[in-house]
Amino acid sequence: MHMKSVTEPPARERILLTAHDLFYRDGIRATGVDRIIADSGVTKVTFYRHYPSKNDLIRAFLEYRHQRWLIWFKDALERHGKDVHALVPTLAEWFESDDFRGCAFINTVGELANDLPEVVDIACRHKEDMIAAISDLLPASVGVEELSRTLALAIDGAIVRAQYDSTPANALRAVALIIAALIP
Amino acid sequence: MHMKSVTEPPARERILLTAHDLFYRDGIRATGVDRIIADSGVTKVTFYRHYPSKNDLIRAFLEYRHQRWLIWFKDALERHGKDVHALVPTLAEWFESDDFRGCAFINTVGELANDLPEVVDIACRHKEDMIAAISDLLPASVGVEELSRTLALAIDGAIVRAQYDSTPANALRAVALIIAALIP
DNA sequence: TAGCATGTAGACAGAATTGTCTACATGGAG
DNA sequence: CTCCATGTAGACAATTCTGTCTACATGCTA
Repeated sequence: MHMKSVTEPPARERILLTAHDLFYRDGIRATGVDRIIADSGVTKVTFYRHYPSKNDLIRAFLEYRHQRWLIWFKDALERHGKDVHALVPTLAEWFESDDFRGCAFINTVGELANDLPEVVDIACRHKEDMIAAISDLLPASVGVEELSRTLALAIDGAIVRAQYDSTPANALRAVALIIAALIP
Repeated sequence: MHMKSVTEPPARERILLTAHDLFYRDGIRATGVDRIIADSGVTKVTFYRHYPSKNDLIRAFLEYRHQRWLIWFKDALERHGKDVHALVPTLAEWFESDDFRGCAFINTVGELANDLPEVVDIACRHKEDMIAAISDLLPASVGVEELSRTLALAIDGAIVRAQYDSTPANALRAVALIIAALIP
């Protein structure tokens, strides 16, 4: 048959993108590999050749999510002026998007930390890179490290708040208040 | 046989306590009812007579967790002086406990929100009561509502941070900084 | 005393889980 | 030309999951 069009991404990538959407939207344990296989339109053999176990796919998902999210985050911060006041509109953009479902790393740690401890390390690296991106918004000075860690913590709080509030308004206002209070 | 000692709690309560520990520690989807049945030492018929479906047990777990956590939280705040400076030592007490696994409501929303939307409502009610407990630490004035919401958001951030850091030090320092910056 | 809630023991059903297996096709690289 | 990575189709195995079923025991209360 070989009906593979030129625009169609190869199987490995289709699996990863499908897994990303399902894992992020429905959770990891709630998503069976059969579903990923069906939705990505590959066969079981193809799937297991690329990802010998579901855990391998989970790791690949987190790695991919990390890169994708960070690229978006840095780009949004630049678009909004690349200083500390870019944070709130950047978060607003994310929280208001239709497929917003919180932070994939916070969710995954909550779901799998006991079973697959390495997700904690992956989440830590993710947050470190997020903190570094926040640092880049601040003028270099003593205390910038601690300040960006504190801002990142407030942002994590805003992410989970936006996840169970019906609108992101409260989350955004709170994080704006914290930023205003912390920045002299 | 009927070897029921007077101190042994009735089956319904044993099931709930066992479910609480397993759900909170390992996650909800990771915990099968068979495991809860075995650990609580009841039979399947007894289990399903009290909780006709796993979802019923999940609801009961969240309800119980809410009450238990809030009682502890208010008590700890009183023990630490019942003003805004009681927050950090109260959180320290929690974060340093051996079985700390983050906020059961944040974790459950991340895991189940798509499948069981009512957990979002339960989590919102929980957070509202948490916010009310924080309000009680502050002198009544205009803006106390918004201030406690903001503090609660910072606390949520600290909870998830403490969940993937190996020590709660960074989480506690950040929340202390935010409190200091917000309180005049 | 009769009814009822609560309890026990464990087999069973039906679906979903992850993962393996055989058998075959195709296209590019050495 | 031959090897090999990549792909297809779908049966199969082994386990785990939630939930149901029969049959029986006990203790409280109307």
